[in-house]
Amino acid sequence: MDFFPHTDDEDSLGSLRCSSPEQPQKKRRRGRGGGPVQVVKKNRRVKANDRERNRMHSLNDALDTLRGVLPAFPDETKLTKIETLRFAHNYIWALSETIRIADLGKTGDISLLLNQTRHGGAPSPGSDTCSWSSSGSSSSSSPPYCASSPGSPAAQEDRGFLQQDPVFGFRSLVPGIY
DNA sequence: TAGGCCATCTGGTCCT
DNA sequence: AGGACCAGATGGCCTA
Repeated sequence: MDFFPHTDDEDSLGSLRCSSPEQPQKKRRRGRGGGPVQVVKKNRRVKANDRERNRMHSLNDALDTLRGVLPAFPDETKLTKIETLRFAHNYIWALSETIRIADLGKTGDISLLLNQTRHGGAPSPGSDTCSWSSSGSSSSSSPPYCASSPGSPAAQEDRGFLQQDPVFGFRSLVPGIY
């Protein structure tokens, strides 16, 4: 259940894990440090590192918040960053579709969407079409997320749910519906 | 052991 | 000038 097993002690852990201030900074360190200019530069760098660390922490917090509002699967381990973003995209798309269909005066039955999509209606998120972002059209014609993102080809394979459902790209939105 | 994921450091660029 | 943002590099941890 611990989504961020490392989050709390990330700072101390991180500085221990990677290059601590005392530790020589890998291969990039150069120059003949020691002069006052070097000290000022180093102080500036240290401050910048601290800000960057905080920035990434806030980014992770936001990601964690996002994980919190997504449907949770107790049997699943923590979603990775990329999975969280893709999942959220699919989730939003699915909710939009549900609203759209409800607005069309249909029953709003989610199975309608299921049938429509599975029989050539809306594009399937599980397909390898990646036009959702470039189409600029309504959400109904935009596939949720291309499952075969070139950026992270392996990210979906290890998480079956991203491809398990041809409509939502993840497990059922409402448990028990199908 | 290889590969994936992650946190951190770092230098460059853009913005205020 | 200083902060925010970004992307590359690096190394640790974990799992198949």
